[in-house]
Amino acid sequence: MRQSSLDIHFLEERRTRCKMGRAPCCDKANVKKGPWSPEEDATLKAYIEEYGTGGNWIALPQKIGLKRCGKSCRLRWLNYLRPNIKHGGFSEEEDNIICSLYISIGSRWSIIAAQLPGRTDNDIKNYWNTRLKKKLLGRRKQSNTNRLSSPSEDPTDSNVSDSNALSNSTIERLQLHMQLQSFQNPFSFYNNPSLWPKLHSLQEQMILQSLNASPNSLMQHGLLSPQAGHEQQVYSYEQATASVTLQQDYGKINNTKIVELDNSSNENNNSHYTNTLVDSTIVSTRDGVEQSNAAVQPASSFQAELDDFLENKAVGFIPQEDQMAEFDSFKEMNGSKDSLSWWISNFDTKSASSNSWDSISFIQSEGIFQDYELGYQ
DNA sequence: AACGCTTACAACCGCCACGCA
DNA sequence: GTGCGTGGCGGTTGTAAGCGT
Repeated sequence: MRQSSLDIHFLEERRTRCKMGRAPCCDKANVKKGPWSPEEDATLKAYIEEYGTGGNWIALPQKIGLKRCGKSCRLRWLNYLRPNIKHGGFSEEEDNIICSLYISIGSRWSIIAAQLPGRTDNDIKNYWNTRLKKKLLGRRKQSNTNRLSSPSEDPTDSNVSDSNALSNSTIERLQLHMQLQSFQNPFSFYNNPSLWPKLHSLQEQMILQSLNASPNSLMQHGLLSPQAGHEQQVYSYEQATASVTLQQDYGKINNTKIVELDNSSNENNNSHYTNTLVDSTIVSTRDGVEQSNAAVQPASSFQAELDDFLENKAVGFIPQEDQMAEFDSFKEMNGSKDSLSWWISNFDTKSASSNSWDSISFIQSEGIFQDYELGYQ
């Protein structure tokens, strides 16, 4: 016996609702997809400007007679129609901010977007995927080629040793930078071992030796600035070694310890990373509501990942070519010569800090809040 | 001019977190 | 405590425009 199309539709819908776990946000058969017409834009914009979203995006399209999914309306408004949106034409400064934050926090586009007034997460994501990433990958490809074109694979070969030494040096500097950054942003990429490049035990030793040798070695690595007026960049030897201890002692590390360390460093250098972090998190909450536990959430996540690291990933560090190349790419970016300080120096000019979160002197909370308030009336 | 390839970006999809009943 | 509806977000896809041959 044949089922009518109505029955089939009903069964499919029920199947969707029952088996697939949840109902769709809208009736997909009756919503328009694809590019928005100017008329639709005008309708949506006019309504929101006059009445706001009413706190319910799903119901909004029906109210105004748009055959669109509520989510689609929301995206259209946020990414395109709301006031003060900038499209394209990313400046060098914005490039650096995006790169720096991406290195620091990864693909947290909404947070990155919060640091760039007028930019949307979607815009930045697209920009990164289509341009900035390729910029890096292009260099990465080049550095891969350079390495692979090495005349011998014999590890005793001096050419190879030099090449590896350079890579090791690069990773050393990155690791050092990670250690130092960890004071100011305990939840960053640098403090999340599961995200770190896998290191050979010898490389780890080199890093630790380098840190334990003397504070001067840090200056030689360009990670401590002796310049006056750049107090935020100067770390004490105790701080550096304490950081190493923290990173070594994965099993004992906890968030309280990190915060305590940070607070002590704050007393010395006016660098209020905790506030900065909290501010950043608040800024990133688009509903404009302060979430008091927002800074705690990543901490527990961090702890969980740390545990996971201890269980599964702490053994067998193996250097991976593509990871090394990735960091070479960052190194080479901006024409920097064998130095990972390219983004540091860029932000020094603005904030006298090597920390990308701290460098959020460009967080202009007021402007950002205004911006998002417009989007979430 | 036609075709194919690449690029840029708008839009969609699906998962997750949160608030509320 | 639980389930549901919704918003938020990151990843992915679709497609138009640009470009080279």
